[in-house]
Amino acid sequence: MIQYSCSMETQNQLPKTKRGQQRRRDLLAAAEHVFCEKGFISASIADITRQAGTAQGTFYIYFESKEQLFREVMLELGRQIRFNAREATKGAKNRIDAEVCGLEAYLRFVTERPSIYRIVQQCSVVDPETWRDFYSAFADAFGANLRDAEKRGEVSPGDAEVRAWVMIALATTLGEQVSVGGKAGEIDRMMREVEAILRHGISPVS
Amino acid sequence: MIQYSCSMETQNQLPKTKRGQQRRRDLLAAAEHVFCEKGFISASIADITRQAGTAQGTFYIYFESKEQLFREVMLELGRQIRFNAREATKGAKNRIDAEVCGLEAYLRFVTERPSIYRIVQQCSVVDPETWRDFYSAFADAFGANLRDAEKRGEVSPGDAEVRAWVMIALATTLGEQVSVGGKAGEIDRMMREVEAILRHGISPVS
DNA sequence: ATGAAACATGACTCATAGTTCATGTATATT
DNA sequence: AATATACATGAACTATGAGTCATGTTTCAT
Repeated sequence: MIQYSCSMETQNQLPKTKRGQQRRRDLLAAAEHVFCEKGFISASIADITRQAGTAQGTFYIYFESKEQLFREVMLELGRQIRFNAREATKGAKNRIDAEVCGLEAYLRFVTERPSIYRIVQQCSVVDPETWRDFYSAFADAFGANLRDAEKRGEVSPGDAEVRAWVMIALATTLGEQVSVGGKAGEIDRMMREVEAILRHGISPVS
Repeated sequence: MIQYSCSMETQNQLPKTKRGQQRRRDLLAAAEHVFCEKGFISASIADITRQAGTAQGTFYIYFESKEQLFREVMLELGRQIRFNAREATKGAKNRIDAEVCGLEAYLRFVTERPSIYRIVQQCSVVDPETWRDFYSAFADAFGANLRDAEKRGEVSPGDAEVRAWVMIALATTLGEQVSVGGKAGEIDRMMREVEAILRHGISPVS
């Protein structure tokens, strides 16, 4: 199962005992599972505590509300996605290679953990602010990387910010296809075409 | 306000009187408004009927449930988007031009009617099946167009299906940015870069 | 005009699920 | 071992909102 770190938001203290810390992690893991299965709307606190093996009241020792719980799950997923991306692009020789293998790593990641996709997807509806922050963080990172790459001549001159959003577009939409759209087997094929588009576009003469 | 046609799903009959048809359209328009403002989850039937200027009971004369109402709103939006796209790409000389000006038209469309974006976005969470159908319809259309274009030599040989999803990725993610991300003023800039990527990619030598 | 069908109403019912709390148990420190 | 603090419990409280229905009004074909 997923290892949850114990970040907190505002009000609730971090648990002080080992047991408390474990319980909190149990609840976060259970929440990820239940939010993915039933969706935020129909996931009840009762479902989550049942999955975590605790009483309902226990929930409120660690979280203010269902919404705060969701935010924490999102923060954790963001951390994991960024970690995964950092690892995957470590050995890349240039920006285009890095983008290609970062995207592929992301697609493989969400294949293994469809809950990532499902929950991020729900975020826009459940908590628009967190969702904006989530994507802005990625857009900023992509943008900075692409600007640097442009200076180094690794990509053609262009609008790094728009390019960043294009990369996010590919990650989210293709990620959706492989994680919940049943296209997990077609990652190779997707990547082949995406790489070609990134390198040369789709103009006829090439 | 938006003109709603009066498609129906299964159980409820179409209204037989002028008044009934108007009421149904009122409710659909009100629903679009309220779903956009408050989101599906927190939009109550009471909110919708209040917005429509009717009693709560009236709702159930025309719709089975909140979910069915949502589906109908979605179907209508799909119709409008397709109509808009068809009109916009009528005069295009080749496929790349058509894709570029279709995308631009879409971005302008969702700028004028952010509710389109917001509601489609909620669909994946509210009603995954409708949402799959919605995007599959677009993917099929994009795919067919791109395959034909390839035969005519208007685009380079490649994987039309993946290309279709790339186009959908651009439309959804950039559509999100302009409609709810406050980037409505940057459509020109986006389109310039997207066109460049579609034509030549981002490789340095060009 | 008139009767029948269609539509409108809003107070009411009922189920769901978020949240609280008084009481009880574990943990950790002395 | 003792005591304080942290944590656990689940029944009970409460709010909300979906859906119903008996009664009234409008529409429309004849």
